[in-house]
Amino acid sequence: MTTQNTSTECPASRLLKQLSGKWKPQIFLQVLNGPVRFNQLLRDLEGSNKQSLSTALREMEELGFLQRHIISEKPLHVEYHLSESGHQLIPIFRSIEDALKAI
Amino acid sequence: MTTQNTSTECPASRLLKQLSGKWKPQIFLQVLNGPVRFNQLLRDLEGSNKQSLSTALREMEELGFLQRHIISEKPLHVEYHLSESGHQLIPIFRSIEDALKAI
DNA sequence: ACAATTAGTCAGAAAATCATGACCACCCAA
DNA sequence: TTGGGTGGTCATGATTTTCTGACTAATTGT
Repeated sequence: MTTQNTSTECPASRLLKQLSGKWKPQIFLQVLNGPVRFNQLLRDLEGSNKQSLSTALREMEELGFLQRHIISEKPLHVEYHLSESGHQLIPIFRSIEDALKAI
Repeated sequence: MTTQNTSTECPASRLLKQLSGKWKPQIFLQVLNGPVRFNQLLRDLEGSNKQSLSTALREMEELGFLQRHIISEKPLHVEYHLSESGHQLIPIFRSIEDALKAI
């Protein structure tokens, strides 16, 4: 997560790096279908682990793509929602999927 | 460059990973303006090094995004061109730049 | 003949990313 | 009161990615 390039900075590379962790695209995909919970994600993403998911979720939250809501109801849990900025990323994934069809 | 996820595979994550090395986006940007030569790239991308560029170029070529041409002329050199598949990636970078404006 | 430019490779080190297992605190039900 | 579910943190280790410096080899310039 380090970036320091000056002269030749590519506008896309920062965002590209922010989206490209091992679990972030899959988290993104899950949260598109509605709010996501930590342990549910841990079960759904096979091969994942607490630490990596925790880090990925925190980074995506810090970048403003996800919002973390503490739900003080029934079983007292946490929900991660796609934020407004997060919604702006949807066309990127769309265009990636379009490119895949053309390649 | 390892991918093995089964169930929850996100279609975008493979391509996202292929585009997201430290130098690949900048190489892509350069090669958009026409063919690119190795040492010129090394000079243009400040902070880069032979090894990383060599690896990135080879991977991008193996993925079919770049074509390596040996030019048997004047100073006998190599040119990297954007391939047909490579052109299919342009909308991805476009949508990333669009997202950046909106975020 | 000597230096520079072309385009790399190779071994090894450093840095970044990802995974493992132990642990924590809270809540709820049996 | 003990066991499971909630959502994590922490230290450590393994793996992947990136960088460094030495080296090669052909070609061209002085």
